[in-house]
Amino acid sequence: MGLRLYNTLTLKVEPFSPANGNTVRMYSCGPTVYNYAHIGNLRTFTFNDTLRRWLRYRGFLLEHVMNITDVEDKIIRKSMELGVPMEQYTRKYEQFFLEDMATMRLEKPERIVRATEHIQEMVDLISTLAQKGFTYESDGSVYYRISKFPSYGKLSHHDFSGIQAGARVDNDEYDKDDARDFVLWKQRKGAEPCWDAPFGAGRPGWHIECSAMAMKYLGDTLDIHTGGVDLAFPHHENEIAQSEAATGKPFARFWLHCEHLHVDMQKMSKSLGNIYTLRELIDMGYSPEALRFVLMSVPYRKKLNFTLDSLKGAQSSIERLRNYKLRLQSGRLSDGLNESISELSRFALHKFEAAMDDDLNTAEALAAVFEYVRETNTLLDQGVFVAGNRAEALQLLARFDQVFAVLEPTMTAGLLDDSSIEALIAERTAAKKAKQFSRADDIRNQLLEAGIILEDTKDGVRWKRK
RNA sequence: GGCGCCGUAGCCAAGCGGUAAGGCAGAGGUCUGCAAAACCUUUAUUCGGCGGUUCGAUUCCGCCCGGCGCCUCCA
Repeated sequence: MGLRLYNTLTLKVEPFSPANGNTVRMYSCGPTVYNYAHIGNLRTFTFNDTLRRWLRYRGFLLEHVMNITDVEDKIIRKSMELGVPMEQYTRKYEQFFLEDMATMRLEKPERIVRATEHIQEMVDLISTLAQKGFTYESDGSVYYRISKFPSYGKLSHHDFSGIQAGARVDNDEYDKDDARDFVLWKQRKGAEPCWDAPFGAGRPGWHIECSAMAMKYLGDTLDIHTGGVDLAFPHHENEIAQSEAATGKPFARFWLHCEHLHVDMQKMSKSLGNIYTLRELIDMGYSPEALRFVLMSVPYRKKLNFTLDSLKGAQSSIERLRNYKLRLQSGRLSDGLNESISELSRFALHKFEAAMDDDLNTAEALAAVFEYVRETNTLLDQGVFVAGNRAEALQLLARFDQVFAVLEPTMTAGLLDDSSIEALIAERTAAKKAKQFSRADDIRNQLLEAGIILEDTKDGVRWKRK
């Protein structure tokens, strides 16, 4: 049936393919780098990663751009409070963000672009909008006049006809002609960072950077634009207004929005103290893969209720898959090929792929894998799973992990190397044979303390790192 | 007030017209020198409540109850 994705623009699941050739041109709203990313942010970026990986799995090439917002009100305020140059401040958090992405095994977009390095493109775009009559100036700042863009609201499906033109929003420091209008260029204020422009020194509004950078690198019409649900309005709506007014062409064909993550049924907030960062969770002893698994196990359009229990559960789930892989690799199997098991393998892969094709239904894809694992574990117990079926089972795991990327453990330093472990295991086996059980148990405990778990199986001793 | 989402076992959660996936936890079992680990089995006559449509509804429609999001910065 092919890949289908839910499009916020149409509120429907639609068949997806790129507009031109085999390359998907995709833009994702990235982080504002003023703080550590929290797990809610990471959910959205993990969603981007899932989408990327699945598109590549399906044979598409990617031209994916993600922005770094490194000039913005909060950034300016905080860096000024600290008396640190804005760039120094943002680079630090940008670096933390990139590290977190790597820890979470998130593929890097083909381009990661900074807002501050594209001021000229933004100025040009604003000039184009000005030429076409979509802007006005007020108190030295430049605004977008939404009344000139009749389809405003088509993405978030809001009806703005009730909002009166001419209304003044008094809690805004700038004067606007219409409550919906938004700022394209903010006039310079005090010591804030600013850039020269034909319409006066100042800095860009938040929305313009995405339009300018997306179109610079990906052309007038993108295949996919992604972001968190909260960005649909007004940010993405404003991107559409800016871009389409300038080019007269549709800005993005597919808009994908990732739902929010809640913690213990509540929105994350400082006052509730329930904001988690990746680093905190790692300090608490959880693995990045476990967080990745939690974030991926709930389909991206559903709210995800995060709990520490779910993280523990995810760790167990991953262990189960790793154990299965270890069993496949180390087990002694009889020769031959069991055709009915091959059939089972093909069926499982088909279910996995069909689930992912269905708007990235990761929950169902996961179920297909676990079901296969359970069935083939039984067949392994019965001895009917034979050597010829090993490759297909490992391939299913490999394909699964191409997208989920949780099977490889994150290495912790300072542990025994493989050969010393093997030596101790051999010593323990010898002790057991000689009925020196206390010696054998000592070695077992010694290894356990070093984070090595032994498994006595029919085929001998198998070990793994905890 | 406007627009939209959700309510499925102890917990997370799929399914969305044909009679309830999967994971975690719990309980049993297999294996074992004892253990651990691992694996297997098992856990919802029922899908928030009440009506309606239908041969048939968790799935569609209406109402009600409960939770949430957006409409202002926010992943």
